[in-house]
Amino acid sequence: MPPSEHRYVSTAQVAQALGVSVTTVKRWVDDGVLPAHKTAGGHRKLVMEDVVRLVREGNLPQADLSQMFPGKSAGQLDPTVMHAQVQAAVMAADTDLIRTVIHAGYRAGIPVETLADRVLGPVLAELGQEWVAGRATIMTEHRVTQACVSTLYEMRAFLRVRDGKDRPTAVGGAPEHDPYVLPTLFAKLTLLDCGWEAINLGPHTPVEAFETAIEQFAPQLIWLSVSHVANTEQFLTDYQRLYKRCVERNVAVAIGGHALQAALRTRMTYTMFGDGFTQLAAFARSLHHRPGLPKRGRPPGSAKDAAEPA
Amino acid sequence: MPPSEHRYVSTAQVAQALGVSVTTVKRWVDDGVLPAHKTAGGHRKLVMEDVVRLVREGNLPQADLSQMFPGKSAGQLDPTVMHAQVQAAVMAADTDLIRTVIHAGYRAGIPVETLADRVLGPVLAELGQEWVAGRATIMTEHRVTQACVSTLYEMRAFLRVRDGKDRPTAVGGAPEHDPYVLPTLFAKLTLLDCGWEAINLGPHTPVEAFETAIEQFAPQLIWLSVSHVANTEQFLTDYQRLYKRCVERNVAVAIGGHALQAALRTRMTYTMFGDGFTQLAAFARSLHHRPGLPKRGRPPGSAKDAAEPA
DNA sequence: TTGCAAAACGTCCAATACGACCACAGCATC
DNA sequence: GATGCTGTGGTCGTATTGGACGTTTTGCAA
Repeated sequence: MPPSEHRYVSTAQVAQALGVSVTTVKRWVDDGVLPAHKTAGGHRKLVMEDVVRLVREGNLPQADLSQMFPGKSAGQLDPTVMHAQVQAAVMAADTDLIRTVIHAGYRAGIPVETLADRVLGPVLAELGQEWVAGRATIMTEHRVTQACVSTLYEMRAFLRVRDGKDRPTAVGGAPEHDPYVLPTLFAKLTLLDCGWEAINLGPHTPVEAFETAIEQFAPQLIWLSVSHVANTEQFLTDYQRLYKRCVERNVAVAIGGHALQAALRTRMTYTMFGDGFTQLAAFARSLHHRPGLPKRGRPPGSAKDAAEPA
Repeated sequence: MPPSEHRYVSTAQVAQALGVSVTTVKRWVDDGVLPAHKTAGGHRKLVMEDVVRLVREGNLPQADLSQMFPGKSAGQLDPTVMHAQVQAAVMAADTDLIRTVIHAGYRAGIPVETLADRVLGPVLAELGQEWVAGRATIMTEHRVTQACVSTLYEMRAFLRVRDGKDRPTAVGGAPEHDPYVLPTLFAKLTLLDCGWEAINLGPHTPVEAFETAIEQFAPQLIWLSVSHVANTEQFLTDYQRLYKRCVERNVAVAIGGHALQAALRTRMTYTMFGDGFTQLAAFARSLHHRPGLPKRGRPPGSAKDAAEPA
């Protein structure tokens, strides 16, 4: 939600959302696992973003963060259901609903790449088909795209603050003459969600910019999201030049995008090609496996009875 | 600002800023946790500085301290100073610092149009010159642009909250073949800040999309941000078609952008042209003078304060 | 000046968050 | 296999919180 609304949540809410007991939440706060403020009377005030971050980073038991967001919708949190919801929102031109559904899914711990590949991607593709069939307008397409961009940038705000120690760096963008903002933004968020430092150079980025970035940031990974190729030969020439530079610097190259048809791919060399962001995420994780949080104590089904106050 | 003049805030403001209830703030004041003066009638007047200091010293919650800086006085934040700060941040390629400075300015009450015209606009223009002069890279330009876009979308999240009823509607974007995201995004934020409902169709928007939007949303205003014109004659033809439609529907047309040179403007008809977003804001306000905040009851601190410590 | 409605006040009380304590489940070590 | 350690979850008495309510203050507008 907007930063000023219902910013704080109580320990009980967090406990229910995280599937742990209130006692544990309190201890985590006192131990510094969860950051929190305290009122003058000693009540803990937790910030939603911190909780979301903890849930998404370390996999906590049965996290259902939708309970902390009493807003509308928040129905089932399955990519298929979400796809239908977003689809309906698009058809009704309800940009706010798009945002609500996507954020709900994100908070519920659905990976960014899943949101991209199974929810927003298909919806946008179908919107394009509707336009071709005359059942949707360019205006709707533009408006929905703007709503998506806005939603994703809001999610980026959530992803920002994680501690950045020894995080691998990735640089990416869309090639020159490719104006599409959304795919490369999704790539950035996917990598952020994987624990990377991701520098997005945006659409219409010439090779020189990539080269400068390689020199300056020494990334482990370059991503290139290709949604539109104006001149095939020029694109290939530019790409091979970039690839050569990446090989020299020992930088992995991940490419993707609808414009990379098989015929085009056969003429390219690359470290990895992905039909979607799920593959990108898997590849990124293979390059840099983030250590998880070890869990001890009493995870499995424990004493649940004796809690019947009637 | 005069050093003796304290800024008083009400319990409600403090409550919102601290993320606690008004009742709690009252109790804290009575218990001495928060210092406050009292009016002759018993209303508490808290000094902003004290609240901020205590919040920082202790670990009191701080939902949104900017609530206490309603922007009456810009404080030490001056657009000129901010320009220098952002300029330095750009040269250091510190995208986080850009974001911090812009947000600080926004929260200090500097209007969005001022941020656009006097801070970010000049910085980006100078960055372009630096690039021409070979002292900056395309990569930097792309990266800074992405940082600005991201920052603006974050500000949009803040601006969304003011949900007024009967807000006038505006629709806008950049014309076909114009790929620039930033100017039309600034226009949207400016209008939001003026109390409008602003629908941004984004860059590269064909005339048909504008026409559809006019039919569907019946806006009072259309904005067109023109940063790049591929084909002058085609642009003029498209524009005149759009303008004609707007006249039919009694929609005001505001145009702007660096690509609209005088020679081009003379061949166009429009309701308003602006060299910057300040003009757009003034024009928007002239079209729809926001009722503002009548505040008949009790505006915070002003006039005679019978602040006599009991 | 007077009227007025928004905003702040004081008070009460249910809801709930706190700390402290103990019992118990895994894991590691002996 | 016995033992200790760490972390979790439940309970209980106490304290804080925040919403509701009717009353009072306050500054703008008539």
